[in-house]
Amino acid sequence: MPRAVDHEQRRFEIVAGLWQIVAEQGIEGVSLRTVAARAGVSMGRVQHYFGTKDALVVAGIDLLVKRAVIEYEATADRPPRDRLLHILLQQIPATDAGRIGVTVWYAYVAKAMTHTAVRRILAEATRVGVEECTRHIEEADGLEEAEARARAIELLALSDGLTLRVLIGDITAEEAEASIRAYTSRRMTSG
Amino acid sequence: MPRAVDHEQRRFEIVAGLWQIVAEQGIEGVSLRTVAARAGVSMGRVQHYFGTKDALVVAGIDLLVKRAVIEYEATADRPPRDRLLHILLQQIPATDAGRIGVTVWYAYVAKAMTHTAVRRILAEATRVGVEECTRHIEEADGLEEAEARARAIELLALSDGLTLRVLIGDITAEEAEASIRAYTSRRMTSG
DNA sequence: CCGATAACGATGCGATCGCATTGAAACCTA
DNA sequence: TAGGTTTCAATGCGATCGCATCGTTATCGG
Repeated sequence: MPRAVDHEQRRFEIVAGLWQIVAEQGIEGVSLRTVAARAGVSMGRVQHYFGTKDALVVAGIDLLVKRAVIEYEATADRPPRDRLLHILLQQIPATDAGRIGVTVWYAYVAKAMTHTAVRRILAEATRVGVEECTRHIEEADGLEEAEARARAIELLALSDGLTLRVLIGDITAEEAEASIRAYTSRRMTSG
Repeated sequence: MPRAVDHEQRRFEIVAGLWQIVAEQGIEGVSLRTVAARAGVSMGRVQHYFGTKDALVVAGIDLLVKRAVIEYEATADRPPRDRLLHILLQQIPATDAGRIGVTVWYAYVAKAMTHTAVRRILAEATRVGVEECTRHIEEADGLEEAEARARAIELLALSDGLTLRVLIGDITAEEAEASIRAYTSRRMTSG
């Protein structure tokens, strides 16, 4: 057996370059050459580890989702309300790194409209998100599943919409966070 | 003066082709040639009316916004609550045409992250949206401006988030609409 | 120490890109 | 009807694209 390198590490270096390109120029800016240059490796290397441009792009969203899941799983021993807030606030870009991450995320959301593999990954990720939020709401607020699920979807949609507005520069991250916190600590009565 | 053609009509035909390409393949699929082919005109014509690809792309979002504004202005004689619901429900893709429109819209939202001119147009459009919603909420619910504005941003964010979920296929247009209608007819108490 | 093989770097190819250029109809004015 | 001008279609060009291919180097089991 020849030349043993850390396969996963190599792939991560390249995907990190991909994320930077996507954050700066959108997915349109992605080419085997631009990503290779940004990652500081040869184009041959990128081809070696991903084969095609499409596989590289898909790997980009796949790894992004996996990282978010790992971060979430690190909150396993926290109370339900904390975990709920983690999911809702996680994507709001408070730091520069966070902004890059969520910018990449929304680039892929747009990509999902026309790309089946990307859509599947995102659909699965949001499905899990709804599932987890529903569980936490059931536990924290004592709601039934159907009601909890409706509220979970509402909360996640609100979080998405506010995040979008932060990205466009319409509101600040602090305002978005305050809005979500206010919303989660409200009770509703039909009126 | 030679050859008098309807300038606006010609531009619209081309932009309509652009929208179709964007809906089907994303902004990545846009080229002077693909848009010309889809619009059924020569590439020279596209160049004649828009000059550069970038100008064409910007014209695409500009016209999309202008059309939405015209539709909204047609509701000028309706009560505040109706006009508020028009803004909130307008983008939820109920018909095929609506789905194309909102797909194009979100393609441009992603584009806005890395394109200044597009971002300016979208930022102005959302600013007007918040403004109008705030006015209607003030009138309909008798809230003060600050409170009405916070609620307007919340509602618009919810609408955006739900729309995104409809596009990804997570929920149906009917569920999204029901969620928004339920939300707007609720009163809140801090809990 | 030696072949087998993973891990590339380099290069070539055909396709496509945005854009500039060119020239010809078509039409209005004078 | 002559001429000026708009409206375009056609074409050419240099750059970039994804991808295939080829050759080299480094490593490790035997």
